[in-house]
Formats: sequence, structure tokens, C-alpha cells
Amino acid sequence: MNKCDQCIVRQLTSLQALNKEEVIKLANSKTTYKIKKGEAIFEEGDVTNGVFCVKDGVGKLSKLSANGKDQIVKLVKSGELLGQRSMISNEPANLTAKAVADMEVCFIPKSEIIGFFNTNNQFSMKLMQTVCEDLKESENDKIALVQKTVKQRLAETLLYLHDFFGENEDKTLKVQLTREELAGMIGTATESCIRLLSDFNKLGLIELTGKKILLKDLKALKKIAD
Amino acid sequence: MNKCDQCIVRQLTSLQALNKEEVIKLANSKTTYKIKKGEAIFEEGDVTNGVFCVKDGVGKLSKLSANGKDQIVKLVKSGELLGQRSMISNEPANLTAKAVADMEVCFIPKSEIIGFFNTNNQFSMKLMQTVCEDLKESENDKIALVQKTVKQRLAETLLYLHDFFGENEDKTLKVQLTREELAGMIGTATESCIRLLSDFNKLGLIELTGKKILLKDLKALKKIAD
DNA sequence: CTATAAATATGACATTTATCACGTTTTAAT
DNA sequence: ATTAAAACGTGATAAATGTCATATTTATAG
Repeated sequence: MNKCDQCIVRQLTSLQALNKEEVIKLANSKTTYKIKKGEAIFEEGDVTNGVFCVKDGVGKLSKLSANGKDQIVKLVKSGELLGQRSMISNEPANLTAKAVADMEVCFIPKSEIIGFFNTNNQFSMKLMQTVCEDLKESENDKIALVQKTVKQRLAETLLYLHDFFGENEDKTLKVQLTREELAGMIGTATESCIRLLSDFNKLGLIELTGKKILLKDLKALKKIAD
Repeated sequence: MNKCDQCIVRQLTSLQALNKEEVIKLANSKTTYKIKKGEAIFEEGDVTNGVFCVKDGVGKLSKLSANGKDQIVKLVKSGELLGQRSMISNEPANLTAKAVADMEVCFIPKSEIIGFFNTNNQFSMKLMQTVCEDLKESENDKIALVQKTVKQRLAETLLYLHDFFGENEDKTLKVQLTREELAGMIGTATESCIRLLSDFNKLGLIELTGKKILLKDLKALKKIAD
């Protein structure tokens, strides 16, 4: 039986501030789910009433626009919490969470989290810091969106994916996003994204083999991104 | 002597969760400043070690880009707190805060805030919710930046300024931003901003009298913004 | 395995937006 | 009041990016 104690999510999030007793409470209240690639964990407008721990897989938080495009706000990977913001604000989800690769998640009810928040200062401080971290990142993204060209943002995003998810044995990026998803991350049209990837390929900065992307010249990509 | 109790900032922020005793502590530890239009409260990279209460005036949080443009991330007005994020994250300021109109602010040292955070659950929850609110707003801005045209964003921003700051007796917008600042808010070139304002004027949606902007057709602006 | 749909790719073109150049108006300092 | 600087405004043009059409490749269901 999994007691949450050794879980990667516990090791990497505000949950690390919980004591033994609290972890046991946590283990008893959680529910585990499996989510297949493409399926939603929750959708914009859903009242989630708790948070999701990502034990395995990759998810995306996105918002559908009027013109049918899906803007990706954030990717989440194993070891992260999901849905904290709307739980704290007491609001329906502002974004849709979907699996980009098969996921395993645990659901922790709101009452549990609020309990920890009220009785464990270290926990509340950590949680707060996480949200602040997200805010900082979001603000910086916002600035990048305005101040950088699509080409710069693509380079930046490729480097981010490399840093954040790492590479396979063949050095290709571990996360497999469709071109459409990648376009959704950098905020551009799918065709523009494909075209620029193709340019980067021709320039020898990356190598495209089917859906796999290999970053060949990190230095040059960094130079473009700045 | 101002005891903070009746201060607008206290009424509108997490500080409302403080009890009498705490407010007295607050009043004794705060320092009051006046900041002239154009002057900085803090700059990117500064270690602020506390938060600023905006008692009066208008401020902007912005970041300078490589090409010298100033992207405005957020405007703050009387009754808001400033610099919470970096204080909580224990990081230097990520943005520069400057006065757009003459300001009066109080500085509250970090130790004080952390004290309240640790001993007053209602306070910490409120503070958390504020940061969450900022995060939601930032994410939505981010999406708007990508999914909307400059024209849409200008209409949206004018409506926002109208809602957020209200109007003078002559119905013109109460905040006076330069065209450059307005451009910085919507993330475009100053010239593009001026051109579009001029278009809106010709179409009868707004009326420009010197620096004053009057929104004549809110409905039409809303339609453009969506 | 085959049929069908989805994803990728590329060209042609339209649109949006930025940039540069310049003149005018307003603001602020002396 | 005068002058310098800053803000505003507009045209011409270039650059970036989006859109549409269509072909090809790849993935997926049955």
C-alpha cells in the first residue's frame, strides 16, 4: 500500500512540510487515477474541490480561444501539484488540464489541504511560495510574448523543454508534443511553428526525425532566444 | 497620528484580517513616503525586504526589454499592496515599480508581515488569495496577448482603465497615461498605439482632447475587445 | 492490412504590426 | 517668456506572421 511518504510529489512540493501524522491523513484521503493521453483531468469552469498530484506523465494547462486555438499556459510533470490556484481562490478552474502523455494522478480533497494550511505554517509558506513562483514565471512569459519574436520564443521553448523534461538516450527531447501543441505554447499559428522548425533544421540547430526533435546546437539556440 | 486602522489599504487588502493589537504593531513599524510622478519605488533587482502599501496615486510595475521598451505588467492604485511576491519568494524584485501619478506609500518591513503570516491564519489565507488572483489575471493577460490583435487589446485596456480607475467629472478617464505607457500596457509600438487611438477617434468610439481620453461608445469598444 | 483521419509540410498571398523619418504640439526648465 | 526636450501624430515602407490551399506523410481504428 502506498502511504504517500515516498511519493515524488511529496518530495518536490509543499507536501514535504507535512509531518508523519499528516502524511498518514493524506494517504487515507487521496484517490488515485489514471489518465490517458488526450484525456482531461479537469476542464475550464469545473469546480474541482481539491488538488491533483502528478505522479507520472505530462500534462498541459490550456485555454481555448474564440478562434478554436488552444493556448498552452503551462506544462506540468511528475512531482507537481495541479489545481492549487482555483482551490485557494474558491473559483471554478480557469484553465483546462489535459494529459500530453499518459498520466497517473492522485486527488487530494480541499478540506485536507485547507486543514494543513491552517495548522502547519511551514506548509502554508511553501504553498504560498509555489504560487509566487508560478506568478513570476507567468509575468516573465507575458513579457517574453510581447518583447520577443516567434523565432525567439520557439528557441526559448525548445530549450525549456530540454531543461525541464530532459532527453532520451538518443538525445532527442523526452516530451513529445505535436506541432500544434508546440505552437500553442509559443503562441503562434501551427504553420508558422512548422516553418520555423524547418528553418532551424536547415540551419543545423536542430534535427527533425519524425516527431522527434534533437537539439544539436544549444549555444546557438540560446543566442537566438535572447 | 495615523494608526493604520482607517487606512484604505487596510480596508481593501489582507491587512483587514489583522486584529487591533496587530494593527498597532503595524502602525509602529511602518514608514511613510511620498513618491513623485516618474520616480521609482523600487527597481528590478532591488532587495526590498518588505511590502509597500499604496495610500494614494497610481503606480506601474514594468520591465525594460533589450530594445529599450518598457513593458507594463500591472498598474496599482490606492488601496493595494506592492512587492508581496518577491518578499514571499525571498527574491530581488523582478519588476520595477514607478509612480505614474504622485504617490503616497507606506513601507512595512518583511519581519512584520511574516509574523502576521505565521500567527494569523485569516491573514495568510487572504494574502494567498491575493497572489492567486494576480496569477489568474496574469495568465489571462498572457492568453489575450496571443489570441487578440493589438486593436482588440487597446479596446480592452481602455475599458479596463475605465473600470479600474473611473472617470473625471467630464467623463474622461481618470488615469493619465502617456501614449508610450499605454503602448507598454498592450504590448505594442507607441506609433501603433497612437494610430489605433486615432482610428477609434475617427470612428466615434472615443474622443481625444489633448491627453484626455473619453470613452464615448463603451458597447462598441466591448464588441471590439471580444 | 487497409481505409480514414490526423499531423506534417510547403507555397502563395494577405494582413498586421514594427520601424524609420519627419513635422507638430505640448510640457517643463531656466 | 523663451527655449529645449518630450510627447504626439502621420506617412512610407519593411518585416513578421497569419491564412488558405493543397500535397504528403504518419497514426489509428476496424
